[in-house]
Amino acid sequence: MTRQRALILDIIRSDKCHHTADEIFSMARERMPTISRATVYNNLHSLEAEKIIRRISGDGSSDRYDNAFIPHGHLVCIGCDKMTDFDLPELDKEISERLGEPIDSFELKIRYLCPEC
Amino acid sequence: MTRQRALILDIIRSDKCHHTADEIFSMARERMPTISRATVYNNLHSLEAEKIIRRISGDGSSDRYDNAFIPHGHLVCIGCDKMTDFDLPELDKEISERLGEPIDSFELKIRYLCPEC
DNA sequence: AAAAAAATTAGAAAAATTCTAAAAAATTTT
DNA sequence: AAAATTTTTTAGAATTTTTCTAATTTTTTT
Repeated sequence: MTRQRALILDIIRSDKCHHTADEIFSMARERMPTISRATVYNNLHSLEAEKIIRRISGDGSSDRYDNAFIPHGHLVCIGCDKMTDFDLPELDKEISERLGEPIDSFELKIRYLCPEC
Repeated sequence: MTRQRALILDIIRSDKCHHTADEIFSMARERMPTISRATVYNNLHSLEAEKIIRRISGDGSSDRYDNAFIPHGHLVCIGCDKMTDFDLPELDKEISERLGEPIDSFELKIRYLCPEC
């Protein structure tokens, strides 16, 4: 756990919205001006591999990163593109029952029109 | 519906596995040597917007495109990376019940260890 | 058949990600 | 604690992926 790695993790954890690698790089730069882009990518990859964070694919645009505590899905509004978390207790169990195999993880993205739109 | 568009759609429909934009471009080139990369991207975007095909995000690597008939999820093996379709009848209804709003579409990717691995 | 609109082309440009080799930091061994 | 080893970081180049642009071609409408 290097200072850079801790910083990257803190950025992801201390914000409820989910940022792209490049956004995380910019935010990290503000707090540690010498941090390199490669370091951000390296750490995002290793943190993802260790399941400390998870990657949410960004329909077309860049992927985003999210704290990986509780299994949950993401709601994306087709009007304003805003992404919010959506709790899904038990869905992992349901899936693995339907599949007949244990699962490692899942990613669910739901596109809908949010109440404001 | 231009010849290029028909070709792109045929490539996506006539293969059970899901290809990236660049793979689709290469396959299209074999059958129509003058087709341009931009045309492939343009058509993938418009076909997606019209919900004729859908985009499956490719965990880190490029997104892939899939025929958009029946709502289904994707199983990705964490051992061999192979992606297979997974039928999910009624899941769209279940989600919209839990959410209390109608949904437009969903994308579910399940990571697991496939029987061969 | 002419005019207008839409789609395609080729390649440049931009954006996103990975790679590389040297330097720095952290860890282990002595 | 110093030396040696391993790991991580850095900066920037290189690569990969996607988008943009302006000219041309094709299609559709009048």
